[in-house]
Amino acid sequence: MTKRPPITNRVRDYRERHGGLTQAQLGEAVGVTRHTIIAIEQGHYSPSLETAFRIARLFGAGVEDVFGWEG
Amino acid sequence: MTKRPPITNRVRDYRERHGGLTQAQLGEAVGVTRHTIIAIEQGHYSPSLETAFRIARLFGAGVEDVFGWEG
DNA sequence: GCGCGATGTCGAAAATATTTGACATTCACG
DNA sequence: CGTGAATGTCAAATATTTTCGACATCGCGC
Repeated sequence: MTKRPPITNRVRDYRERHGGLTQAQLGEAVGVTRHTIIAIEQGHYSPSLETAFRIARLFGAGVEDVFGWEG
Repeated sequence: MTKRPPITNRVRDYRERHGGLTQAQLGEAVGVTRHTIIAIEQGHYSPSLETAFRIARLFGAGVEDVFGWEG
């Protein structure tokens, strides 16, 4: 996982569709810092499954609604 | 994520339902070692989203079919 | 223009996931 | 009984994720 992982994400979309939730607010709501949210949105690395679940559930969505696989 | 993460998994079930795939074979098929498979099956830590996707897709399943959330 | 909130970037530290190798256990089979 | 395959465990090294702090930029209202 040195390079960009084959994972897509729509957390920015979900964020905006959720009352314009801020990166910092989303981070705090799921227990990570805003840096982590930024890195995930930009695909710098693949988050842990736990972080992915927390983000998806906060939006009332499934993991595969928020994150996609380009395999 | 120091302790057991709130994540459940059915990889042992899927392994057995897939022709008795071995931990070592599953690991090799998805690009991790058998130790990683053991740790995941026993819930010692939460895998990366990338590893979770690889395992699920190998079984032709979705991430949330193989991994569950106890939140 | 000035200030402010949101976003982004950089580098380095801390925490966690993954690898490796050596060894123990269990169980089926000869 | 002995051998081998599958599973587990342990400790240590490496890789990756996450945190932290400082600073830059952008857009917007005053």
